[in-house]
Amino acid sequence: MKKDLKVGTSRIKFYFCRYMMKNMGKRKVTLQDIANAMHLTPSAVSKALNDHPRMSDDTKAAVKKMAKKLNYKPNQLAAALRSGRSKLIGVVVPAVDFSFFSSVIKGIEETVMEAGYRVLLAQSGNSEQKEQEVVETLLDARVDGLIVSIGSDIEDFSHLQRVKEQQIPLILFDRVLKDFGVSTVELDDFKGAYEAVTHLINQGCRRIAHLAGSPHLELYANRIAGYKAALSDAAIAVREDYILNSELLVEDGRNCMEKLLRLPIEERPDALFCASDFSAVGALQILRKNKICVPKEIKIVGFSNENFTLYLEPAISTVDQASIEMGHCAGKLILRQLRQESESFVPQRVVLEPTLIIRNSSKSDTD
Amino acid sequence: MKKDLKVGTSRIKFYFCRYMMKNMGKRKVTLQDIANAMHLTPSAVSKALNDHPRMSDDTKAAVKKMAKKLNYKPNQLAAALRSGRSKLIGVVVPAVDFSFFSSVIKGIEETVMEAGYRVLLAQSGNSEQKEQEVVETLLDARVDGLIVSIGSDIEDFSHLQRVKEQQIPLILFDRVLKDFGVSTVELDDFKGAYEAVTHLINQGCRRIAHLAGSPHLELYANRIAGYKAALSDAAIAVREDYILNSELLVEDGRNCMEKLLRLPIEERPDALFCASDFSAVGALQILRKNKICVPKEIKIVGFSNENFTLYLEPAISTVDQASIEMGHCAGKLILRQLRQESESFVPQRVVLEPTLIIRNSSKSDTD
DNA sequence: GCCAGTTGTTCCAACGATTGAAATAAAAAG
DNA sequence: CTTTTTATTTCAATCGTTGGAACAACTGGC
Repeated sequence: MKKDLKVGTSRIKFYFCRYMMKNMGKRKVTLQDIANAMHLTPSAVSKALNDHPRMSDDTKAAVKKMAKKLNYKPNQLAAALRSGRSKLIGVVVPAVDFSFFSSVIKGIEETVMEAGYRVLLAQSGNSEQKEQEVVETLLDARVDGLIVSIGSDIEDFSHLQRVKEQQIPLILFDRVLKDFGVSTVELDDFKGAYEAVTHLINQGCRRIAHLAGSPHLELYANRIAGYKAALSDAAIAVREDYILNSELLVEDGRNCMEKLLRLPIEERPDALFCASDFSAVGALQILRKNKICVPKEIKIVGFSNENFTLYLEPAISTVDQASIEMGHCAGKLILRQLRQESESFVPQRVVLEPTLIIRNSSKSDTD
Repeated sequence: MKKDLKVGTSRIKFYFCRYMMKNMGKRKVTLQDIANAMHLTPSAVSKALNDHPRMSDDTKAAVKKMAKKLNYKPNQLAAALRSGRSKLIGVVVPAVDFSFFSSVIKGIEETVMEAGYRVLLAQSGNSEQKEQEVVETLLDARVDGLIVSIGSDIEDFSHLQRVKEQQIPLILFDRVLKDFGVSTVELDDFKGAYEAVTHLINQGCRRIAHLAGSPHLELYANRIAGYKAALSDAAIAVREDYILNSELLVEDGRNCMEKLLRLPIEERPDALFCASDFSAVGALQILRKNKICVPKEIKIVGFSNENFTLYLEPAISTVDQASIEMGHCAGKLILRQLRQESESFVPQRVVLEPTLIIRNSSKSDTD
């Protein structure tokens, strides 16, 4: 601020020109360039830009002004290398083109972006080997944290164990691991199922079948439990032959429905609670084929609030999974964990509330 | 190889131990560690691992073995900083939770992953400011290349201009810029529309309306052109009042259909070509409400092959946009551009073939 | 046996930022 | 007019890799 003044503007111009020349090529402005232009050292410039407490406010302002003037962009790679913080968050999902996952990713991206973090994306394709692989890749990229939805077929969690051991913040969502000691974001599947089934009971249904997912996945087990609890609470006996397990694809829905229609007519269900909207569509197709009216003869509630449920005839009632919010939560959790020091870390468990969306497929007084 | 030998194994042990100790904490293995363990220099190790031609095969093998033994993972950040190649590809889309975009992203991820690149994701939310912002952010992260689908409301392309000036490989997909001098991946929208409309004509339709998108977006202009060409080629006059422009949302489809139904009965269209599946759904809803049978009275073809078109009653014919393939192409294009030197660069233009998917909504002999 | 050409390896200087310690200048105290 | 304190800035090391120059040790031609 002092000796520099007399050297005057000619010097500044010189450096400024040099910058301009070089930049024509492609070269990026560095701390050094700013330092030269102001007769400071790079470290001073760095400290000024990072609001170091022991830097004078005058210099800070001047440096910031010059940085803007030269259109300086810090090289995140260099900063990452030196500081050990890459400002990258790895996100691993089975497939990005599933509407649920893409919504969660949207939520994550929105949240972490705000805090200056970026999302490094990877797909596991539900394969154990691929999931291990992509987690490794993301670790190699030195992500600061990892948000993972475990693939449904995966039994070996050693890769996640490694992440934990390396003390890299890890958040699991959707499909989580119990007692794994990391923060998780889940949906209250029990409640979602309970409310859906209770709604069907309130509509007068008594013979409610359940197109269920694989019960060894906790998420589906919880939906089954919610289904059973709702029936029990209404003093309706649970019939095991009303619970049909499958992969919950459209085709599975068709198969299950056909199976149910083979029951004696007086035992035929008067309602269906499907653990996925896809299976609900399948069931609906079969009912249509058999000229069985939905909701008059059989009512249907699905799960996930896929966009198409709204467009079907009748529109299908479903349980919304708050997917974007799940992304926001996962993002917030990892940001919090990145902020705090590791020793004070206590794993959080966030359970989101599902929302029952009632549409024509389950209304008793439909027009 | 020489002076170190006399110092002997104690040194190796010392370094090995030091590594072990530190690693307990969290520290990563570096080139230096391998070098120490083998009495080589870090650069020799680096060259061995990168298969430098002047390195002996023996050393390469030995180094690689040791690297595996110590579980060495190169620090990509350091490599990126030094080499100027971050191995990151930035992908910008309006929103990741649109099925089209998420499919393209899936394709991109699959392709670039193979070549050791990773995807840095960002959403523009169709806002000009946000798009400028995220492109900046990705550049700050020093991505090696950028794949962008321009948001639909965006008129100012200075941010993309800047990317070009910085000589960073740029690929545009879906919504592209004409004569911008970068490689693009597009769908042959003209052909898609032409085939869809020709199909309707072949089904015996003569009064075909078009729910069109905003004609100042090239993509929609092409669909309109394809529609008109198909009619002309079949010697059917183009009626401008059969072309209804809108945002193509479900609601727009409803409004447009209602408008069409207000036409005198003898002028009422016998078919609908919709530039989006969403507007097709809206139209279908109105037709259902008015007890007009699809496909008997009015046939419908949509566009995009959204998953729900298959589940509706009747299933809606549509034009598939080859979205995953589009991702693959975009990925391949950027990889090629990253490989070749910039001076030999000639922008490519890939035009993908759409596929007409015929379902019940447009069949004349439906059962 | 001398010069040229390979081959395998080491040396050294980046890449662009960050960070704690040390130095310097200015201000306050004695 | 020293001496101590405080405010500001510089110094120098570091993060882990990379790649060109340098160098030593061989090979072979003449």
